[in-house]
Amino acid sequence: MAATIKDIAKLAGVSPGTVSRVLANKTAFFSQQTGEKVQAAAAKLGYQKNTAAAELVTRQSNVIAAIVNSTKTNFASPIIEGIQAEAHRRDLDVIILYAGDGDPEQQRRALTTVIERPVRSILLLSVDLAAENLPLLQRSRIPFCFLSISFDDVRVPYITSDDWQVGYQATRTLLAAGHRRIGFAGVDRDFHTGRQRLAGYRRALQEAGVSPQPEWIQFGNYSYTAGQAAMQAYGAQPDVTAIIGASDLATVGVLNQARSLGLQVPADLSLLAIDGTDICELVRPALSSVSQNFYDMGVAGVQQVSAGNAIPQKITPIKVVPRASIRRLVSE
Amino acid sequence: MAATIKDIAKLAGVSPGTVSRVLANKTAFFSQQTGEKVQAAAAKLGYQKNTAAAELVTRQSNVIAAIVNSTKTNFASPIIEGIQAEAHRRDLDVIILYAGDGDPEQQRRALTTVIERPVRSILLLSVDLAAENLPLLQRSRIPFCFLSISFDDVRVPYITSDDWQVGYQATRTLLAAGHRRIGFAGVDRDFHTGRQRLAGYRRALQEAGVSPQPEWIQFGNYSYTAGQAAMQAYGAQPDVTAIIGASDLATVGVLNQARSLGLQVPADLSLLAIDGTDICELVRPALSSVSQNFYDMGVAGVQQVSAGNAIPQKITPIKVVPRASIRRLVSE
DNA sequence: CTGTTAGCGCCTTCAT
DNA sequence: ATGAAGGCGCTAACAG
Repeated sequence: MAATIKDIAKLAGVSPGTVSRVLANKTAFFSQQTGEKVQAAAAKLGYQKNTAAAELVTRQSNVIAAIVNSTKTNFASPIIEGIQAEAHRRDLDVIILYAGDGDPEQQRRALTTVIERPVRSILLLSVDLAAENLPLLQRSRIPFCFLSISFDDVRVPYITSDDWQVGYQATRTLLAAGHRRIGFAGVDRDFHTGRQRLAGYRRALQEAGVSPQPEWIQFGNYSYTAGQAAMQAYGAQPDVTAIIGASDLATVGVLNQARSLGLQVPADLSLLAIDGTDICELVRPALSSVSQNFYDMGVAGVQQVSAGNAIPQKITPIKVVPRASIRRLVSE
Repeated sequence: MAATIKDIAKLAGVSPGTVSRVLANKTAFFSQQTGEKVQAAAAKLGYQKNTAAAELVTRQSNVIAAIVNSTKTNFASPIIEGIQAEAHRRDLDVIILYAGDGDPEQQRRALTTVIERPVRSILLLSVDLAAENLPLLQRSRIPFCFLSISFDDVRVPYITSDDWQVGYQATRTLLAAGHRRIGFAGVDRDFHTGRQRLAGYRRALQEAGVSPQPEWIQFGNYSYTAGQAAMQAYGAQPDVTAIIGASDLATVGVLNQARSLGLQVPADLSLLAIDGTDICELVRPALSSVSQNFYDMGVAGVQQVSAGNAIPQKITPIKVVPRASIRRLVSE
């Protein structure tokens, strides 16, 4: 049985209340002498505070919970780093839960384990919450914010990149390099993110006077295999000269599949990845990318849930970083 | 203010004790009628149980905490998946904490936030705990187990691959392909893992009658940059014909650096990665590997901390999976 | 089957 | 500056 403040009170010959005060370091609410006595007793007993009990009475907690969509989304790392950094700056602890990969039941489970405990706030990293689970979150009255995902519903707070701009800037980048027949691979068909990116893509093409062919867009779920499948669909004589990959992983998928098809990147085909995580630098040729600022999303997320006021949505900036996967076309 | 069992007791016209019973689903300890009344009241109030309070009185918890070393170790994912799977099988919840990258202060912080709360057990994923922090863990009386790391100290429980075998099998694999001058890149110099792998490596060479040159071993911290640095040290006319990379990432580092040096893999240089995570399939040529079974480590980890008895150390099997980074040498 | 009682470990007035 | 007392939300006997 672990030692409690009562034990140390007895040992130090003071009351539990006093022990509580010195351990909580309510400075100048106790004499130096008692302070030392108590500390000594605590040390001797190997005392470990039961924070759960303390939180029960104070009705507040220092932990912020991050719920992560899937164990596979590689950009979760920089977001979490941002969260940690900002959390520690505010003297908050962070715990992370995995919510599976779109499975509503797993989501519910992660949510309840968090809601049933005293957590100060909840950050959801690119989890597209099943509709049935949203009320759970809202009813809990715990401040929350979605990260790296956006919704049509304006009433739920989120922080992410401007997906329209992502699609637009990506396309402009390729256009600027002289490409006109530009594909988009592995992007989702049904969610806000995919729709926005495609809207930006279409707009950029339209402004350049090119009308995109339906086959230029290969839908998918942002995964490596989605990228492979997309490239398989484009075929060995693709109608496009450049492809935007919906994620880094998807882009690597098209890269490898292109190679299998006997295509050289960027000689025969140019590639531009969306996300800009470490993966872009791992493969050869290194992937040019429209990079999101995931770290800042994490930072902003903590700020958002800490600020009482509701800034419902916020955008973090993107930037395009050139690497080696785009070939400059002189003419058609 | 969230609703409590008292509120719902009042609303349902029963006592708090009864409410507790039906909500805890102590079947057959209440009539169906009261059950329904209580459930209805709970639903109307949007009741959320305060598990922390419950844990306070029952003195036990259903959450197991996983502390992971760094946000960058890519093999953490499969381990965590294994943990989740086995935990859910046992109806346990899991929370994850990041302990930074070897920073004792961050480790301490992660440890205390976990120890100060009611967690059932603690799993530490490849965290090499600062000596000063081990007592913290031990004093807490919470069952714990290290995963994917090993120690000289026999008294701390861990589950990992047999590192000696990792080094030995890796070397044998290259030997079997006809290589004799074999390097080892990015491996640590000071810890149990590195020493064991190198011992296995040396033994295999010795059995084949080759005496390793000191420059064949390039120490490092398993990172991508460690791999790059190692390859830089081997140079454009390396004395070795094959290199074992201490991790997948390190191996990609040597791969890319080799390319920069004008070397073709596997034509000019063969590569064998240790770990066998997804990364091996991402790059070209795909990396042959000595693969560890990270998923099973996670599973075994929760089994270990759940079993009361202390099976101090356990080994998970490895296997070598051939891909495309090794060239078969006919003769020297 | 259900109400009552007594805490779990801690913090916080309120006195002293 | 310190002790005593009450209670956070919940569960676990113990009566009835």
